[in-house]
Amino acid sequence: MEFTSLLNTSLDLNAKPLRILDDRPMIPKQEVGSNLFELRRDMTVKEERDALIEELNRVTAENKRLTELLTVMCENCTELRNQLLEYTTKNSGGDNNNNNNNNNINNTAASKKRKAESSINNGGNNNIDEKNNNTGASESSSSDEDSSKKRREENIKPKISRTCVRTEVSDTSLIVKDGYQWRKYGQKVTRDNPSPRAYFKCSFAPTCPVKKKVQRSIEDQSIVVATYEGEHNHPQPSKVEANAGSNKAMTLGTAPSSSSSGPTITLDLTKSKPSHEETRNIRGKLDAPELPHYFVEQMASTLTKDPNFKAALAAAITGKFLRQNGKM
DNA sequence: CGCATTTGACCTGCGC
DNA sequence: GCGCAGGTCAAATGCG
Repeated sequence: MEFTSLLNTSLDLNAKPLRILDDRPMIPKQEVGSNLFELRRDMTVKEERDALIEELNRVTAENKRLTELLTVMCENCTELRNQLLEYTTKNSGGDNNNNNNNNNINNTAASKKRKAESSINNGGNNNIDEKNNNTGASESSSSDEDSSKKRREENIKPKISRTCVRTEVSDTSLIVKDGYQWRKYGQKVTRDNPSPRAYFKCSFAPTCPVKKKVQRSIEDQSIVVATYEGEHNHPQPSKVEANAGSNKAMTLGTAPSSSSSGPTITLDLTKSKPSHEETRNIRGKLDAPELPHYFVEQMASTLTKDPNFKAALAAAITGKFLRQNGKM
């Protein structure tokens, strides 16, 4: 894929700010006659209007280009996913004959997690390499059931990461402030550590699978160890609040560990009426599996709750209507 | 009254 | 099969 060639996301929408008024040459007052001044004012208004129209055309073109870019990226993503799916099914096809013996794969999450955790402890590595988790299929050299079971378990192993936070020893709340909203659903005293372990679920999005275990370090009681399982499928709540004020773009969230930002959706208010093809494209993008339903719901609720967005939208729409009426 | 937290009961896997 | 340990559930409780 040649993403690099496509990713010229210059976004220089305001690269040419309106400087018409500033760029106008200063005219000495004493040289300007009244008639001449009127004429010149008409001229500058005309020039200004032309420049505005030109600017509008430029922004429209830029917007169109970005929309096309987004479409291409979505297509490439879908294609990649299909390829991965194809590859996975091709490699796991040999195991299908043994499926009768593999019904236990749908074990409870608890046991899988325990296995995962023990493997971490044995490895002595706090952070599981994401690459290992994302390998859709590993080498298909071994054919026995145990190895295939192991492979499957590795594939569904959630991403686990650990964070150490220094707190007051007297503070027994076991709260780690990481910017997300957590709901405590359990607490347990474990055998290897006298301090209790608290269990949290991410409560920001109902569908978010991320869990967190928090326990004081056995060596240093002032250190709280938080173990995260899974990846957030929503933006960080604090960032959402921060973004709520700006109406420039709505950024879809990703996991906190991933540095890349999500796709940006542009509301094209400069076009009078989207073509049928474009409408279909937009609908297709919204219905596409790569943009999960809860994202759309969250976006909708966030946008409708945001008074700034409403005001900006209303202003944009009324401005557009006024412009259209002005042309008639 | 609604929501979050607490806490004992229960479930499941693992080792013996 | 049994006991242990970790993880989860859900009723009870507390708080704003």
